[in-house]
Amino acid sequence: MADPARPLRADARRKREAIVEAAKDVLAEWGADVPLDHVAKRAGVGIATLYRHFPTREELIAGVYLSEIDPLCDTLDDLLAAMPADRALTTWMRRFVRHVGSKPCMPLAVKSIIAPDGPAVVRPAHDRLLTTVTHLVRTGERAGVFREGVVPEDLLMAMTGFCLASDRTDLPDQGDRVVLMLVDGMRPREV
Amino acid sequence: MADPARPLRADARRKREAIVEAAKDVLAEWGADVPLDHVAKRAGVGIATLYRHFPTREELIAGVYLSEIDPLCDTLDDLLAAMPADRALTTWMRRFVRHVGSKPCMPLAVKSIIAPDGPAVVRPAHDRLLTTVTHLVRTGERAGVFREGVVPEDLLMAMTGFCLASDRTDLPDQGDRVVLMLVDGMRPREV
DNA sequence: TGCCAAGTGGAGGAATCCTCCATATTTTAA
DNA sequence: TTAAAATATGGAGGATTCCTCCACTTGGCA
Repeated sequence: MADPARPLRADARRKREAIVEAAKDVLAEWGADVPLDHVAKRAGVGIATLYRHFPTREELIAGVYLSEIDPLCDTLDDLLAAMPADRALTTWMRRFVRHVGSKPCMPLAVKSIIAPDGPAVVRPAHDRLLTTVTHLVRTGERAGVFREGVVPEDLLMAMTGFCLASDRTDLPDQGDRVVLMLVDGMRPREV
Repeated sequence: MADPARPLRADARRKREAIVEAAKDVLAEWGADVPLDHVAKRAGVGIATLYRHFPTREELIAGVYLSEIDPLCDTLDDLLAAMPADRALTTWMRRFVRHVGSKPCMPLAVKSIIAPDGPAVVRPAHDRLLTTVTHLVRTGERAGVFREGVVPEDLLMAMTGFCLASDRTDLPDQGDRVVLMLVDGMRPREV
């Protein structure tokens, strides 16, 4: 790990993936506070190896759910092709909230991912997410269905926060309603 | 602690208050993960006493910030007397978000407080908060500035979530914007 | 093939958790 | 007022978890 840009050695990459895979199971089963040697054990890896790849619990949790971001963002084009921007944003945000809220540790992971100063590993996911929301918002602005000046980060923060706070109580109805409020709150105000 | 309804013995009440006072300082200084014996030490109390009064960390943290809820809710009448319901709700929500977001562990405490199945100690604060928001929402509904059927719990969840996710980054501007979106999202839709 | 940078495992000291129970204090009632 | 009963206390200590350190192993390159 001298040069952060150098690709991992083949065995190291394999172990890293094993850790992520194991952590996915163990986090789902035990929650975010699971002892990290459970993860190491299940991955068939020494505890030091786990710590080398993921120096903090936060980075491990973020690492586990990183791969869930892209598929979510991939739906963007289809949505925009199929419906007007306001409905597209609503639909996308509802999917986001449902999906993020559906796994016990995922809101925590997404919190790291959207944080402006999160760990370096989450950077690509951070950018992807922000780009996606920004695109939806700007498209709606240009179409006149949203007022100008809405800050995409605000939406990400509000959605992620909702998932953090609700801990899967009442979902998905409550999530749907909150998303609706946020999106309706972006429409132009008839003065 | 046999009968939960029986009032505490005088010395026990004094120690409980000392614990809350100490925890307030220590949590602010060290964050939510502070070792609990630091709290006990600062309160001049044995660790067992702390555990007897607050069996879980969650209950301790909630207990510390319980007393901040009432003052916030006390402003309700003045607000409603001074301005229309939509502005009153906006103002109140902004105060809430600013205040809850201003202390490192308070969002966590409020998460317990608003949870539908939180610990028993938080019940009065829970009810007070819900009553306050409900009153603001219903007043606006009757005045026709909000559409019907807005669920007050949704607002509490969204505000608390925002505080949890944002960790005091960007506050207070971002908080103000998110509150505005939520409140505007409650207005009647001109179809 | 042999070298070395990169990667590994797990022992073990330090920190923290949380229960248990002998002791101390308050309250009650006679 | 006093003594018994009810309540509350402190901190020792076993169990758990954290996380670093370093002697050893392995993959990649010349």
